[in-house]
Amino acid sequence: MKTYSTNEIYSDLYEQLINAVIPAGSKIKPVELQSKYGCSTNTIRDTLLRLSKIGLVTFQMQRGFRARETSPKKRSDIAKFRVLLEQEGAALSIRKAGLDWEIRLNSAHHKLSHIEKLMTKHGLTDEHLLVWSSAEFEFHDALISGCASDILIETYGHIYAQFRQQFVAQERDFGANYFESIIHEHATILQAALARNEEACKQAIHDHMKRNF
Amino acid sequence: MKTYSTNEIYSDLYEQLINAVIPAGSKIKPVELQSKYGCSTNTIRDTLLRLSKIGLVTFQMQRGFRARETSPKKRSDIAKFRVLLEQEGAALSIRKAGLDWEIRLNSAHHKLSHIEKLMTKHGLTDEHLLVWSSAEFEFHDALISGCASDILIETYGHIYAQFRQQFVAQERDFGANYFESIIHEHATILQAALARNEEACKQAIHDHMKRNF
DNA sequence: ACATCCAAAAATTTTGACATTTTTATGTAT
DNA sequence: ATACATAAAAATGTCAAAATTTTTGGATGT
Repeated sequence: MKTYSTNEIYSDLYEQLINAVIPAGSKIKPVELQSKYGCSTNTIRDTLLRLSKIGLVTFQMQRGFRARETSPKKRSDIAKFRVLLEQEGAALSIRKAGLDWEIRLNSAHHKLSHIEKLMTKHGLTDEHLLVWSSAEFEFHDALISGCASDILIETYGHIYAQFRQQFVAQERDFGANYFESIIHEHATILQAALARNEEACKQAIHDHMKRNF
Repeated sequence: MKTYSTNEIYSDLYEQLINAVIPAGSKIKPVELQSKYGCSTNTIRDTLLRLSKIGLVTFQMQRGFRARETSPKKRSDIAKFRVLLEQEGAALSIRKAGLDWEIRLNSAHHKLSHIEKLMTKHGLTDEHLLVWSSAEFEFHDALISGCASDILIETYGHIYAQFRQQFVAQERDFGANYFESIIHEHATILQAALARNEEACKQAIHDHMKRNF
């Protein structure tokens, strides 16, 4: 039987939350996870407190932990906030960042689009979705990486994680042709960013997200 | 000798961090706080993990806790990010909020300006600064409270706390006449908000913060 | 002087037991 | 039936000690 280090417990729970294996809004009881991870309830508690930092888990004194709740309103809220941060991060990057940024962005997009093409050809398995999810983050993260604001990048990371948590159930339903639009949208963002066209890039980011509002 | 409940430990540490009684960047050792609060190191650890959620404390595995570091660059970063969030929150409020919002904002400003006038007449004691600090937050929080975005409001709260932590040392130095400018700036923000003038309000928020860039 | 290695000390993490609080289930009265 | 009180069960929080890891300080050699 596999034994888990603390960091592995963290990553494992992170993934389960991101992919709604632990469904949004559901209660998380340390006692129940104890046996799976082979550690004390206290270690689980510790890990859940750390996860609550990035907003994947909510915590209330004497009431324990929950996977962050979801609702149409919350999803819309997160999506809009994500647009705000990404637009600002991208605009700052376009204004200030150098060649390194362009290269990083370009290669992140290359990787992402490779995976996306694969997904339209073959069906989308759970495993594909996982790889795609991390490549998609890398692309959007690269997009804002030139903004020179650590706090913006840090916050964006949290919001992106929450976004995935809230929308993963939806994405599974849209099916393969959904990804054809996504491919085009990512390309449009990339193009505007490399052309250093701030307004076009903001628009492209907005359009990429507007189905989630 | 005073005994502390868990929530009191949290609030006490929160205030110490906000007011840089625990200086930015300094190490925080559970063992040393144990005797003061009359509890186990584990409870302190727990509390510090909760404080790390709002960014007042940083945590690294096997390396413990620190009050978040400060530097000119970080202060500038926080100040700019705060402007971004507050501008967006205020603009949305102006666009969408109703009479309740106006009333809340107005009364928060009334309270704040009362305290600020007191502070210019008499000197600024540490106690005054504490009252002012919470009234100032209430004002800015009221300003964005009509934005209908829970995640924006939540994030703003974290950023505001970090802002205080980073700048409190500075504020003590500026002295009493510093508050005369602040009074005027707050009034300008209020005026623009109540006049539902989005651009003027954004400008006023920017001007309020620009000394910290 | 500088780096490296080692042992002692200090700090952090984990644990299992115990105390407290919340939730659930049951019974009683209105 | 509904509401309310109460007891049992479950979940959460706290603790002190043990295990692990990091840091410190000194001895050694280059």
